[in-house]
Amino acid sequence: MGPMERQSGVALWRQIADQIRIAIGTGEFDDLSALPGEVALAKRFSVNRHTVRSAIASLKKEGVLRVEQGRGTFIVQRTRLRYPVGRRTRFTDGLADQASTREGLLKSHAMENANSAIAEALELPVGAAVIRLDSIGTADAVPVSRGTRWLDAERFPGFVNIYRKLGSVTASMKVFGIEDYVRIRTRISAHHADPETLEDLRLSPGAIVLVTEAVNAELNGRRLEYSNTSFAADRVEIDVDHSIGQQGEKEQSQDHVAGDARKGPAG
Amino acid sequence: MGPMERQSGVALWRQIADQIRIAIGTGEFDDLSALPGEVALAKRFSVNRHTVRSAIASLKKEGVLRVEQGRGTFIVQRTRLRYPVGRRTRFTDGLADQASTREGLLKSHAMENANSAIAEALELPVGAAVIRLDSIGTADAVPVSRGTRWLDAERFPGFVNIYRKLGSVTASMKVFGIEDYVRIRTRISAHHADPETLEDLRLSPGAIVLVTEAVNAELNGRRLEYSNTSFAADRVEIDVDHSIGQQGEKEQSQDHVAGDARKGPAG
DNA sequence: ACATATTTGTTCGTATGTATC
DNA sequence: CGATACATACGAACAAATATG
Repeated sequence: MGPMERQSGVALWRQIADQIRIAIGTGEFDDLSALPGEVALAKRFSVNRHTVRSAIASLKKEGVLRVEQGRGTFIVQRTRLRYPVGRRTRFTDGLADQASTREGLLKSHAMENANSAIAEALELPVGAAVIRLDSIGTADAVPVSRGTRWLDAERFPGFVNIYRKLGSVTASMKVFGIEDYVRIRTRISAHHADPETLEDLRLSPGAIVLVTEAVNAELNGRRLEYSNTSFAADRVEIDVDHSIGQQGEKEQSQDHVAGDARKGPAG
Repeated sequence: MGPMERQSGVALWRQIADQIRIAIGTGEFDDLSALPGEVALAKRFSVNRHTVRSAIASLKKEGVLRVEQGRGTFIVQRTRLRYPVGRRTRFTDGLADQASTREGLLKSHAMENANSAIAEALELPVGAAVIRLDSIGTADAVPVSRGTRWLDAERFPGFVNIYRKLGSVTASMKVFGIEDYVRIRTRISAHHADPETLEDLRLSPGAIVLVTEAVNAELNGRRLEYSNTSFAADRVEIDVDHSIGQQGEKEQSQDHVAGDARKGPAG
């Protein structure tokens, strides 16, 4: 094991917290969900026991660990939401069978002029009027995504009101005569979350977001929507399906269930 | 703008360095002209000028910024490598037109018994003999990925020696009579890098990796290969192509060019 | 009930790093 | 460049809860 780096701008306890999180993710502590004791962890990471304790305290606050005096430290089981991405991706449906309550809260909207990235994606001239919708996605009362989408304003007049009423992009598009659409491409990257996203997704500094930049189009290839969505990386993973069949979202269902986001354990 | 958080285990100067990196990524600063001055940045982030200086010093060491005495601070242009993922993804070919030199260095290999994840992916019984290959991917002399792949040992006897000779998975598979194969699924997540990956990819603590977990199969659906690859998130982004045509890798070519990884600018 | 080992929880002190002024 | 306040990290010791035999 490589030693933790010092003077890197990231506190030792936080580096260790990250390592423990990873180790949990890879199933390294599979035995009965109990972690090694503080002294053992301190030895493993070559740090003082207090430093390990700080790391554990942080993970406890995040809801990853649960500590019981005299007994030990335990992993709070929480399955990562699996967000399916494929040719027939529908955002709202995607998490349907994984979370008991999901919601797409429209946070704000505006009229804008397309910058080069938006223009290219929607195949519009730069400066064209576009509708911008900002929303936050929630599963089981936990925010999981924060996204912005842009649509051609000329093509979808009054989209905002319709969307507000119907609560679904797919349904709103039907009003404009679009019966079907497909995902053309999805670009995926990962970054540290910016302060605004940090707040919206209730994350702590240094947290990671998975960013998807997607383009949806009609079956004939005409661009419909360009979106940019940030997912809390510790709560979501992306599942790309490359099959070419006529399968709908059903095939992407998994036997996974969203974890019950336990909060405030007996502490 | 949200204020930087204190007592978070991440030093202010590092949080600011991350924010500047993000701002550069989103094109917030004009690529060619200088960054705002230290005092302006200090005001923007509500911190002392010295703290901004530490952040800039760090980014300078990373090769993101270049400082010229009396003139200002400038962005060192570096395009993110775009790694295409689709039904017909071939790893070695993927970055072909983006980097002038690319390499898949075989780091180590071993015989293993399949754990549940590997067994499920390859549709083998748990405990079946599998070949494990660890390699590091390099583009323009910069490490960009670190991956492990597993193959059915019974099906590919002596694969390691053939792969060592040919240097390509696609070519090696041909030796075993496999003319064509397709990507079935790709699962994507993001984490902090573990110490070993940190070292292999020459990253600093707190760095992010994009992890792809992929399954390749023959056209008839028979599983061939299961892989788990970590990409340095600040050097790579993933481009998912959902098209169903017969297009090969050619269509995924982009007009992007790998940045010249400038090192050690005039300090 | 008892002693003992193990585990987490707390309180001192001290040194160094970080951030401001 | 200091001077100051606070966060981080270490070390030692002790207290409290739990598990074992």
